[in-house]
Amino acid sequence: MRPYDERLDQLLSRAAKVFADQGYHSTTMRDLAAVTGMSLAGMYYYVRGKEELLHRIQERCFTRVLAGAERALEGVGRGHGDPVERLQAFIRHHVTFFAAHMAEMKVLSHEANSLTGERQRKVNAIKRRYVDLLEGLLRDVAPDETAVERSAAAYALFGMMNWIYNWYDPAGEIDPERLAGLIARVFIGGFVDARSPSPVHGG
Amino acid sequence: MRPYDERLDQLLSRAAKVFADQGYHSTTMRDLAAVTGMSLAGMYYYVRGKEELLHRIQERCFTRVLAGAERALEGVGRGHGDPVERLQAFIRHHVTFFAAHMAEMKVLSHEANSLTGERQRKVNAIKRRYVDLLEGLLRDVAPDETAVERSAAAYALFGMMNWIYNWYDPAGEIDPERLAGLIARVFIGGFVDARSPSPVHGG
DNA sequence: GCATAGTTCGAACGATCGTTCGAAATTGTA
DNA sequence: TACAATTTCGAACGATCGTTCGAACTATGC
Repeated sequence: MRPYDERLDQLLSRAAKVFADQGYHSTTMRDLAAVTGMSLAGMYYYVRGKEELLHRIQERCFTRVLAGAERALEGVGRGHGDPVERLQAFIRHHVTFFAAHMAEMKVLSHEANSLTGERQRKVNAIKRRYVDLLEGLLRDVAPDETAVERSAAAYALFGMMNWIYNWYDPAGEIDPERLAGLIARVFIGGFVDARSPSPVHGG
Repeated sequence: MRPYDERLDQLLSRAAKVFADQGYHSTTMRDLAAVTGMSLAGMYYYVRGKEELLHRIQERCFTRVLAGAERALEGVGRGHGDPVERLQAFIRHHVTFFAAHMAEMKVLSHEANSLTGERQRKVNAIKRRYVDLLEGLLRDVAPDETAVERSAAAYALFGMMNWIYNWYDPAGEIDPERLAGLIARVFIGGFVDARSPSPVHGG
């Protein structure tokens, strides 16, 4: 059964690339058949349909991100390391993983609402765990902040990191490590270090 | 306003709401007919087709954002005001405008690549001007930074601000002004103050 | 009344989509 | 070789999409 798994993996990877380029809804099963070299009907031997294709791409990718983040955090002390260093590790892992798997991560970010019913629910469950992971890190790093403000800050950070599929070129002038450093510096410098009590606008 | 223009405006607004909820590609002209109360064929009296509908929504919205930002910057000194204050004004305007026009701004952010050909080009031209506007502000605020790093920082900021369509509820616990303040604080504290320590502002 | 321009819509068209199905081809096993 | 399981695919189906067209309705001026 080894050639079967390889073929399925290749189908998922190439489909992810097309989904990332053209978008999920405007990609046809015929497009995927052309890219994979299979026939239109042949793909249905590996996958129940188009939506399961998207689901398996997202679930596979999201599981890897989550596992990778947890592994990256273990490297800087499970629960007793320096909170700021752990947050840094989380950011660096997310950004470098994103840069290394642009297609899948774009599909994960941009097609977050293209699944329906149970499939949508399953992916959202992983997302919940991932968001909780970051919010836990923010609790350790800014314990005096309100939970609401920490949650907003978490999404602001995710915004910086996930938005890169709209502009970033991993082969361009900025290598992934440097981008991760920039985002980490901005967020940590702005949310953690700069505990300036003065509000932004007069109030 | 003539009844024709009112009807067209209503069509664009309601279509924007449906595009924001369901996505552009999975919205059918029949969906829009149901929401606007018009017949399927009736909409083609106001618009050449589905893509022109998206184009007019995006162009109308983007033009307003750009004009609003320029107006907001005039309020804090055209080219001789405090650079940090002008950046703050830009951020606050973008975020509060986003919160006040969630549907249109989500369509602008999420369907940025759903247009084709000349229409795509036209919207991108406005986007270019808008991005240039922010990069100019960053030049005034961090003149020692490299252009590449400033550009990346600009997109990081846009990421924080545009991502809010994925999570933010303007009627929730965080009002738009507070969200704008949080994002401005994070970005300015992390990108500006962290590398060029200056006296406290805003107090 | 008539004529004109502006506005609406039912009905249908052609195209394209995701999916199915039975058969053909291939591989594995004895 | 023969036979079964696995894998592939041509061809077509039904559904749904964006769009079109000509007729019908409305409002206004004469």
